[in-house]
Amino acid sequence: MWSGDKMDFVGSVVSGIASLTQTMEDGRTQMVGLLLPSDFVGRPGRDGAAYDVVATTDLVMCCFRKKPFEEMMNDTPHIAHRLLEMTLDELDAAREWMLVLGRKTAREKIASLLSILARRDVTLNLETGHGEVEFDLPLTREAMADYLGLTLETVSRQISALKRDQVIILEGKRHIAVPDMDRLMEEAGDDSDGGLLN
Amino acid sequence: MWSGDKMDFVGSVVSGIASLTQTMEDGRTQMVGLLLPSDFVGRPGRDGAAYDVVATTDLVMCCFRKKPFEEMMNDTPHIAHRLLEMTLDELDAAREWMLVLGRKTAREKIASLLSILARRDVTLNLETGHGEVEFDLPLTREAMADYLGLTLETVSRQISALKRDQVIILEGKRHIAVPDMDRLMEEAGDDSDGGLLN
DNA sequence: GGTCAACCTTGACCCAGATCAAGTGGGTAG
DNA sequence: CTACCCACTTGATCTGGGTCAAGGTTGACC
Repeated sequence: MWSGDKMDFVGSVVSGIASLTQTMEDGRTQMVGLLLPSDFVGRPGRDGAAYDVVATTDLVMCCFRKKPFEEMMNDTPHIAHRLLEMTLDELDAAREWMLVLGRKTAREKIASLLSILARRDVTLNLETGHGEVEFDLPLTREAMADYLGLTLETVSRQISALKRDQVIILEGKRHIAVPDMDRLMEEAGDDSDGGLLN
Repeated sequence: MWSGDKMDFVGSVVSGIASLTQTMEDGRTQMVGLLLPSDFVGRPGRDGAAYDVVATTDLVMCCFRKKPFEEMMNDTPHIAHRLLEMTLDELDAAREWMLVLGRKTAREKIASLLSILARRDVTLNLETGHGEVEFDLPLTREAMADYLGLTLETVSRQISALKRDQVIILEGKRHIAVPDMDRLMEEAGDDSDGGLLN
């Protein structure tokens, strides 16, 4: 779905991953959101998509026509409240990402992205012990570059470097094992606890 | 107000400008939001501030204790609805800024910031004609650098360059006149219309 | 099996912006 | 009037990541 397309539904991701992307006239693109399962798509009270939305894996979504959804939202304050919560969470995520884009080095950017993906998969996937996690990358090198504000070459080089330094272990090009999550978080330059308030 | 401080009120800016900033342990900082008059501060259902909040000019805010505000929000769906609107707008702004941070050059970043400030002041301030606007910078070079993910030296150099190229006219260090808004928008690399959907 | 197209890696080189270092101007405290 | 400070400018140099270019892998299709 392309920015500007009219979109007469809203929905939420059931499974798979999609990306929200902005593009400049000259072709430079920046991913502005990663849609993971449970994330909401579309804005009540707007006719068109504001961003390009692209599925990066097979994707299942649960959609509602916009009209009835808006009526439902007016009737049941609980829905509106929940939607506000989710929007505030997305805003926090966007702001965290602004720090990544504005101030982190290429290596830290990669580590930050891997942390996010790893933390997400800890809850859903194979956790193999104390600090160890493994998962499959749902993104191509190019998609990662778009998310991180880098080129795909730099992404490739930094992943190779993290592998060389034993921060991650690659099996094939897409499967990643993290022997020590604390180490990865450190490389990401994050406050070690990652503690969100509330 | 510092990130992590407990904050038992919410509020909105009446006049003046404040900034939301994130800081890494090693001191790198990134501004993640600019609070202009009418913007909302604080998150219902969170105890502490998630970011550093700093007034960059004299500032007047209109504040509410959090408890009564949350009750009011539950009672009057209109408030919740309005808050959702504002949060979605902030999310859009944050995402627009992600494109600026991730993909624009230093010159484009400066032009983007000036566009935002100029557009804001067109409505509130001295408009002098068709495409001409002037206003005072409410930010130091350092604050601009924090917003744009640059150093203050680069900000200074690019402002000098825009002045040399007649895109802007400086009077003193803080007062800026834009003879041709379209030209500025072009320098910012924005789609010429700047057209938001909806 | 061979071919083709994605996707990824690696190397060599370059440049925008960071870093380090003076220096300027204007406001204010003494 | 002088001294000092703060915000800013400008120059010289360095470097992380971009750019350009050449392979390598894998899988699908013929």
